[in-house]
Amino acid sequence: MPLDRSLVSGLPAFTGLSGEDVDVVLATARSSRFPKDSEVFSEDEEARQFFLLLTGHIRVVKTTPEGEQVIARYINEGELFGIAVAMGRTSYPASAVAAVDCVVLSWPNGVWHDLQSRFPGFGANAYQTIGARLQDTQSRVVEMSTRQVEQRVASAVMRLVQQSGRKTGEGIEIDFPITRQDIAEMTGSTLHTVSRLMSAWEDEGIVRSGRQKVTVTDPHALMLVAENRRKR
Amino acid sequence: MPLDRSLVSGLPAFTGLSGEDVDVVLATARSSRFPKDSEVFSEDEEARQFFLLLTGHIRVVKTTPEGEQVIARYINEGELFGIAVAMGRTSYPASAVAAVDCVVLSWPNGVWHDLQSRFPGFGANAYQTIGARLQDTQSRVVEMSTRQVEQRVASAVMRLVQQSGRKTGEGIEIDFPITRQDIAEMTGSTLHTVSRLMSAWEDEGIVRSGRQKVTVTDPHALMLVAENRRKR
DNA sequence: TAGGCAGTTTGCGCAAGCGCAAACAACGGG
DNA sequence: CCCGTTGTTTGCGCTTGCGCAAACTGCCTA
Repeated sequence: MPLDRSLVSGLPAFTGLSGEDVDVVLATARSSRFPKDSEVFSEDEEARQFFLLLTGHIRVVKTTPEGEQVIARYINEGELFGIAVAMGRTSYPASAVAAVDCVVLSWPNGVWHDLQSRFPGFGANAYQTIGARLQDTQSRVVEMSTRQVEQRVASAVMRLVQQSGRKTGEGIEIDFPITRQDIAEMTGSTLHTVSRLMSAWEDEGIVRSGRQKVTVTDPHALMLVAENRRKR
Repeated sequence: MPLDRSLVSGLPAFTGLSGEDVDVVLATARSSRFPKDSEVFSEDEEARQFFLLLTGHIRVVKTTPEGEQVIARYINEGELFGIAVAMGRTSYPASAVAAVDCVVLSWPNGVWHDLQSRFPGFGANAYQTIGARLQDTQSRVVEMSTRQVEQRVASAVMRLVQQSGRKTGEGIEIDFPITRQDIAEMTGSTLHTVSRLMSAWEDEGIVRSGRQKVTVTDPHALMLVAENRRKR
């Protein structure tokens, strides 16, 4: 059964396409469900498809030869991912794991060339996505080179809250389960250090957090921590 | 005067293009010389052109609000750079500085769209370059998260030697001037630590180095250091 | 409802590597 | 050829944040 265009209307990847064009693009896609903690694709696996996340959150992870994991990024709803084909790569450079139950659109790589030449806007969006990710990653390198751990963790939490925050009575909550270990793997730190920092922030009334939950109650204060301008 | 196609024959950016096609692409390009330490473009400057490095070496640098610098990468001969336009960006995300006297081709951004649609191979090369840089940068994040300073510095020197090495009587030399400070800015370290490491390696007979010069005399041993497998 | 598992907290000690300071060496311009 | 500038080396002390260990807690399942 064909996918309904209302699924993707308003998504950046489809802006500038007419309704019929959207149908054409969707005609080659299929949608699938990935339960929490399942892998959409795996690092170094041959890339056969590219993806768009309809609902949920996906964690992109690289693993070192020694078995240490580093979280490259989280994918938010409406974003393309696994677009190895757009970079001329034949394998995925990282694994993609569903952080919660997810719904995903996928296209066989074979249709990429045709789609991007018939619908330049679709290709341009992908290239822009890649460019934005390159900038993000560069910024992360700068951050890791020049800021200390507390500032990096604060920045990471701020980013998560901005991209995937959900307002609650207490403040803004990261709307998928995330562990201290996850935050450590995003910031080049350890779960112990992250735990200590979060406890300290909780004492200061900046965050409230529990098992796999983080709620920022005072974003402004956390911003100051990230910029190392907190007046203790 | 038109540029000669022999300037760029054999470069990845032009593979798959006929001689006449190469001439068409070159027709919109102009070549310029940048003396050592001059800026080709500057961070946050509006992007008006994209570039290809014909000869020399270029350092891509990001500067933090606090004035600390981080070297994002070195551009080697034959590589595209400053291709903000291919990522849909309107400004350069970093500065590009000539590490030695350089010769550079440049195109106005306006011709990008036309070139990439008329010569898909030219566009594909650019997208592949961007993809490769994204992977490099991701790897750097992983490295900074999981390896300690000595291993990171060793890896950085190995990479420089592999990409820009020149054989000499003593070993393989990085063929452009590079300071301890530069290496520190590539690895998220300090010039003092880099200096100490290099002195130690010199004592072990792994490198020979002097003012703005690094020669690796025992690449295999340096590899072992990078992998933390050195048997002290 | 008990037990186990996954995630979190916290204390303690330590070491990697940074910051500061000072001296030194090579290069290049006047 | 000399002097100033730029880059390098090295010593010393200290702080950041990691490693290890152990206890704790909330949640899920049998």
